[in-house]
Amino acid sequence: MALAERYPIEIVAVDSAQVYRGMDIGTAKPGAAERARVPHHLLDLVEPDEPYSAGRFRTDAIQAVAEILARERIPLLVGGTMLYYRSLVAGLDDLPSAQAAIRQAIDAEAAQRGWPALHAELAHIDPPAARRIMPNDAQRIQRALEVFRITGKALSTLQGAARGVLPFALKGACLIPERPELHRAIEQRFDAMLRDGLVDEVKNLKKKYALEADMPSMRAVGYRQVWSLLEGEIGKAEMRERAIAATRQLAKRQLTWLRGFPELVRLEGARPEEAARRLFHSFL
RNA sequence: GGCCAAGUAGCUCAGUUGGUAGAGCAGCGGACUGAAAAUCCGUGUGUCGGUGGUUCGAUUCCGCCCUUGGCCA
Repeated sequence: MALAERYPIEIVAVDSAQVYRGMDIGTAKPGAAERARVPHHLLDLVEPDEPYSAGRFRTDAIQAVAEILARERIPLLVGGTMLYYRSLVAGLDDLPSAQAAIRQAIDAEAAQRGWPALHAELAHIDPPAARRIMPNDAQRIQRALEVFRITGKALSTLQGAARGVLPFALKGACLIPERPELHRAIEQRFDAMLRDGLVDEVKNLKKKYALEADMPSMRAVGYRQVWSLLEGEIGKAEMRERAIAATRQLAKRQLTWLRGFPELVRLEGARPEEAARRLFHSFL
């Protein structure tokens, strides 16, 4: 934050969980004090019972950056939702957005016949997609079938076409921590969230909204495990263990994504903030 | 001190009628186009507590020892 005090920076969150209102502690959302010092964008966009999407993110982020640039300030995109980052740098094809009714219908069929059966169906209408998608990958099978039912076209024929070009250039860097250090930090951070009242936060969300366990917001790391605690499915110690493990797994997946973006400058080892500061200066 | 039970993968445990062992979870690697903090794929050598004995061969049977629980003193 020292950076933001010296330069006219505004932050754009690249984060699929911080878009939900009321999900503050468990998403490590910047607090009021921090947001007073530095303007933040793309936080608190939707209610926890509403959907958000990569497609919406791309639109929202491009608009936020344009507005910041129009103010002659510096946009700084920060966050760990790598699909969202990818949607910016690699673009998104022109695909239809999700339709709840169609997803419900496909879910119902899957409950009857099982996902491998729907995968076989996909193999008829879209062989390349079926080859790429595993027979148990419910989410991707469902998406491919959904796209077909909406457009009448195979998902794979709609992909790989014109890529949206960004109206600005991105310079990127990522922090690569040492694994033992990362695991220690994750554990400490989750314990801090518990002390800050994560369980009560989820309790209040459940009271305020008609939430379901399978909503994207409640599948988020930490929230999902506290949900199980509140439903009486697990005890407090197990909730903590599972949440910490889920966070580690998320971090590992993020690191896998990062290896696939060679354009990113990699900042490894200790003192990441110092490294980030020097890097930022080199970007100016 | 006596009796009983248990000691096997990082954790919880299964198993071997004696031929050196396998699940779940964790960990690790990977995939990733409107749910992505999601979803999915791959990956299991560990003095089978220690030591002596029986045996061609012991993690498995026997003795002793150690540790941890429980019961009795």
